[in-house]
Amino acid sequence: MKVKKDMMSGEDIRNAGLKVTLPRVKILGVLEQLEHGHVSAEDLYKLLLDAGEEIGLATIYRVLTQFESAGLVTRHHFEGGQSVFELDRGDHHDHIVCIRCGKVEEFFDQTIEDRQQEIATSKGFAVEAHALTIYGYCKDPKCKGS
Amino acid sequence: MKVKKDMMSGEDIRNAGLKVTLPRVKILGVLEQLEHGHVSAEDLYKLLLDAGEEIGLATIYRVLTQFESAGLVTRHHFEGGQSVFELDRGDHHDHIVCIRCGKVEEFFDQTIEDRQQEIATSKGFAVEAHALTIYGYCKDPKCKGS
DNA sequence: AGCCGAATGCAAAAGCTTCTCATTTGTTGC
DNA sequence: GCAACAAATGAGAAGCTTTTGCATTCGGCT
Repeated sequence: MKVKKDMMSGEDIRNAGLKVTLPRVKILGVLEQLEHGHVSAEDLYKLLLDAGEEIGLATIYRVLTQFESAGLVTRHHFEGGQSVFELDRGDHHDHIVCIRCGKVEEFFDQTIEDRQQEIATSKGFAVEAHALTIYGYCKDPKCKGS
Repeated sequence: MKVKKDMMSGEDIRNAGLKVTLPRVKILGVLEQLEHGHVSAEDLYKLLLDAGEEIGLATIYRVLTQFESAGLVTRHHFEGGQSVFELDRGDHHDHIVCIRCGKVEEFFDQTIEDRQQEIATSKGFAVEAHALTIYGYCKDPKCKGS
């Protein structure tokens, strides 16, 4: 059973069969301190620059992809064309995104999870993953209404 | 209440406030005859070529975007980077995609729909849309298992 | 400390999608 | 029907995000 983790470290990188390099440690560090938890590769690049770390965008993409394969990070395809990444702390959840301000909130609902499994099974599919994203306007006065 | 439509026509284009041009009619026609119902812009371009219609890719993107605004077509962001389009016949549904062969099946589940609405409301969001896609291996022997 | 393969940075390239603009095509009124 | 005008199209250029090639650098192990 997976346990929710609060801290990631070089250990996690090593366990993924990757060398513990400075870029990888810094990227993991930034992902960990994110307030909202969701960033594009570009955003991550800028955050690292702000933190004084000059890490090439290509490296960021490479590392994020490796982290994804290792299960350290999850990649989402929200509307808008670019991929958004999030640290995988072991607790699966879905998303609700404000289409005005872009805010992302998370939720988990066992009823939905169960129904998905049932539906897949009834169609002969073996579920590997799923992506559920609700789009709407959040409660912020600036976003509310249309 | 929306009604499921089997046929689209020039009327639908006109009602969207668009001129009834040859490219638009042809695109709508191909979308209508699709077996699986889901195509990328590129696929659509090739299908039209096969049908002897030389319609530029740029036009296809433009028209699909207009159709989307008009509610004639729905755009999905499945994994893989490119957008996939589908004729909107008025019946909302979600998708289950085989990650081996790419087959797409549709489903609708009122329980899930209701739960989504409840979750959004509890978080102060006004739902505008949602995207639920289950990824897995379909029952085809070539895809089954991992 | 030194070696070797892995990792990085940069720039170039590759996909997908959008934009620009000259040309063509619907539509509307006569 | 036909002229007139705006809207739509096609072709290529441009824009973005993401990936790749290659020389250089770095981390891990002896």
